[in-house]
Amino acid sequence: MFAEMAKAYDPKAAQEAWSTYWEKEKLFHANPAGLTPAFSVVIPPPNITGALHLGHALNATLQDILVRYHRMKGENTVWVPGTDHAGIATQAVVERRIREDDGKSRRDLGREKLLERIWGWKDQYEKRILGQLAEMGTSCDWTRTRFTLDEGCALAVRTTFFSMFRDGLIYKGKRLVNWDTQLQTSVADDETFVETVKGGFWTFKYPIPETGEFIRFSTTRPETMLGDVAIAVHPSDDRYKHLIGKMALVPLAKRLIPIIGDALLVKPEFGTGAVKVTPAHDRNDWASGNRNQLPLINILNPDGTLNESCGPFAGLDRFIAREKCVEEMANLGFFEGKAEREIELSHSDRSKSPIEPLLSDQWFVSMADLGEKAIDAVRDGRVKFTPDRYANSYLDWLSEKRDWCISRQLWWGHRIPIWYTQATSGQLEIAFKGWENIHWREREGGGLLVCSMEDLPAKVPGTNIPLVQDEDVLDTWFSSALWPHSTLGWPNKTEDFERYYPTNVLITSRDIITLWVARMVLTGLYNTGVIPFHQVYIHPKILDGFGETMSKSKGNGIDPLDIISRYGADALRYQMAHLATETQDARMPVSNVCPHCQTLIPVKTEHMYMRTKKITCSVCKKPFRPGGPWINEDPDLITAKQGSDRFELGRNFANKVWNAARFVLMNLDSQNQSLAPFPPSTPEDSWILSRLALTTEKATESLEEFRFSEYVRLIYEFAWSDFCDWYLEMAKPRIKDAIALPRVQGILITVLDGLVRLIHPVMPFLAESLWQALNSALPTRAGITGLMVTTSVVKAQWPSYSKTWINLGVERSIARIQSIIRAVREVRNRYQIDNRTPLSVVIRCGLDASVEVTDLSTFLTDLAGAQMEGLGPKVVKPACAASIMLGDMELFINLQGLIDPQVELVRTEKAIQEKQKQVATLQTRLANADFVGKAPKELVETQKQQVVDWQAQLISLEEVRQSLILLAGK
RNA sequence: GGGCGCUUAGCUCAGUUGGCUAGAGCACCAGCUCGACACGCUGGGGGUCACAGGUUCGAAUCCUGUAGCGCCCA
Repeated sequence: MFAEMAKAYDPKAAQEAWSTYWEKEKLFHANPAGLTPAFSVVIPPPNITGALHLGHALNATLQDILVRYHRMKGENTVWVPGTDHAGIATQAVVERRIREDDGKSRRDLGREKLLERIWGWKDQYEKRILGQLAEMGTSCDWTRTRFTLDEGCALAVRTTFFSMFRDGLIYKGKRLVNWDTQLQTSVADDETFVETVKGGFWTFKYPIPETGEFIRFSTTRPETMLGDVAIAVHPSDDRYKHLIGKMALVPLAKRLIPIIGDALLVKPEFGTGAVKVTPAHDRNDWASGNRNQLPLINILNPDGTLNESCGPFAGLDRFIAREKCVEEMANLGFFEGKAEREIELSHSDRSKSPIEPLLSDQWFVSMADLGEKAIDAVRDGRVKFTPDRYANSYLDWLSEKRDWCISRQLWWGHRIPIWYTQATSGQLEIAFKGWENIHWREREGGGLLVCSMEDLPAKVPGTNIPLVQDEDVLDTWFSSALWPHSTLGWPNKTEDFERYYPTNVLITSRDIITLWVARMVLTGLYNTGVIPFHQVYIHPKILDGFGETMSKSKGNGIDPLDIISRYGADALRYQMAHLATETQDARMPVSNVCPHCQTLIPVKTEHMYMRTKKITCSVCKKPFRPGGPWINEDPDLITAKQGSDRFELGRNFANKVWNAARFVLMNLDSQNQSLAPFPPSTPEDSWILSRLALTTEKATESLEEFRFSEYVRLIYEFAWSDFCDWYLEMAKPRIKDAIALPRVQGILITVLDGLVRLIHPVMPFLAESLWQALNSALPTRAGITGLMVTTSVVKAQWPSYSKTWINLGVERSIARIQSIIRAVREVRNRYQIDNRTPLSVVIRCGLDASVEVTDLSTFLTDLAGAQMEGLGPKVVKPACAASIMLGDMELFINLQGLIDPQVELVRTEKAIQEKQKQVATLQTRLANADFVGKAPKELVETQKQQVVDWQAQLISLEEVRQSLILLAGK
């Protein structure tokens, strides 16, 4: 026998029991020696800046569904987990922490100490993130856990950098970068955000000594006048045409600069029609500078103060210098006025401070050739996107072939393996004789650049000439781009790499297409000659109820662990899969959970960004503080956790399946039945097996095509409607019948066994609970189900059933009886007729239909409490009856003495009107020669038949009406 | 400015090559403690499928335009 199952599913108990069990049994551990085809996935590594949120929960759930599904198919499956060091983000967080706690900057601390602190942070958050993943039930192979800064990744990074440098793909150049003056590093475009701020729009004039004229222009950043190298006008602008080629004076710098014509930079209708050009500090000006061969004047220090080229302004912060410049220009009589203005200003995502475009030395990867190969991989179908429209983003981005800036002025990351030296090539030849992996080339401006696989000594061996390593580190993406091959062991030819590379699918969200996907393909092809994955599945982003992205700082972010503790991991996963449709975004309205009574209070916009300090619970009337980026706990006011009632769907479903299983197991006796389910002995048995087989087929298809939402909808529908609502109810009388019982048991076991398998990828804890219950109740059920029985559902075989199980005829019959039962129930409800009051029913229908229904009339009694008194073309309609049209059937429910005929009369007349309208519509259509001529034959035929049927029904309805009139008249 | 999406019931979403009398869950209303399940059962109400044109025998579905929303890239 088996242990009694609790009345409700307890997710917490299941999670505790089975995570330990899976871990102990090493069920997620992959062995490359296995012979079956491989299925491998690498996690897009979450960054260690913070804990995981719902977006990660979605990402992880979908991967786990696929991984568990493929493992069940018997494939040699591995899912490699890990985390990303997220250079700038992590360093920024830790630096801020140090500033707040100790009032120290990173320079006060020094490189070594800061890195120590960051490693501490990494340990803490890596643990937390991996813990969150495990709590969600993800079946990662934890023995293969990686980190983008670990030794293996370091080797992959060094190898890649070295060969790219040797191949001439990596170069050093001067570029305008987004400079974060606070963190003193460049940040990538995607690490910035644009915010509209109040600013000024100052208008000045520069004198033109040669002609005595002035030229007027406006700017939002007056201090950049110190770096002006030209004034540009539109070449066809009549106001200024004659000035092109003349020189203007920059009064603050006492410098003469040319007036140039540049049709691309200048919009004549905008402002004064003249533009100052500062190529070292503005992107558009930079482009103009290149076009017109203008010099570059850098006016900024890395900390945002003005540099020595600014004369009296040197050393001033740029914002103070801005005022001083305006003042000085006013004193000189060249200031014309200031307008207040909203300015779209780029900010650093990391420090939230305004970005300065700054000229600096950076390392780049040349994209021309690498990009082309990555484009080809998608064009020729080696890498496939789902949904396919996302291939556009990928192709568009890559086709720009913008060189990839890979250096970051940070300490947290892979140090650039480049050494500078003044030694000559000949000296190096001698010093490094016999070294294989070292390569150097001349540096612009003198000396050599040396790249080496091994770290180099401080001095060129045998000489006193220094070798100085570059201070900078590589962009985080440089290491994450290698992730699909570096985690599998590359550059070493490991068993894992040979077996599992390329991976099968990368699952990620669309904002990562350019950052990760493109670069993974690019480096994968460069390093291994092979694409890193065959498929890319892009899932939606989760937004809150107002369509805003969730984040802690807004106060609308949901922690997956909160959901797990309230609804269970299975429910979380179910809901995640449920909203993974093809759409771009999925909305998830967020609520604050009252800390006193656990009521969900919907978040309103005014609650976000800490705008509301206190909410009163509408149920318990106690106050609390809404969730948000609060710095400290409030001793008087508990801060709410956040959640959403959407997760009830999954929780309820889990409980439903649990109870169905409980019912099935309650009705298994101790003797092991071995009756094969096929061929079934009753129509309802045939039907449920047909539903099972069809559902399995469709669910399998859905998973193969990444339609996660469809997969969970299918099993929901099958389990809840088909199995629970109908089959179990139909089976109950036979369960009480000792003779019929064994056959029913065979079916129940077969269906439950199949359902548990189907549910396992999305709800693994529930599935394992039921699997174990089934195993202890019925360890030898393989004889019944025909599917192998394993110790854990994790290793269970994915189901598939014989085509012969699919029986569309019986599905049609059951659908008929279902509609009859529903109709009777509706009439009962409408007239409030007690369930105990028996009803009698007469059905007028064709012979075909009557054959389909005739054996099923017992269900009418069992499930609707009605007797089938007559069935067929020539039945006698009762005098006082409710009549219901069900497709090609007419149902008469005898209501003699149960209802007021007047009420039913009114309803019948309404039904007649409706039916007349429908008949009219069809008749019009059939009268249309085009329709009859052009529409498919079968369609025309069925509609013709429909009209005939409906007209017959109208006659019946009229009869019903007449008899009701008689009755009502009494 | 260029590109990609979205707009279907009060809310969140399905609706796969046009055939729909447009579905689900939640919420709402009415009735059920009948031996799996109140995290439940039974039934009900609720939609001009954003708007305007077009193609078609037939449009939620295809085309064009308009409005609103969102994302990506400049």
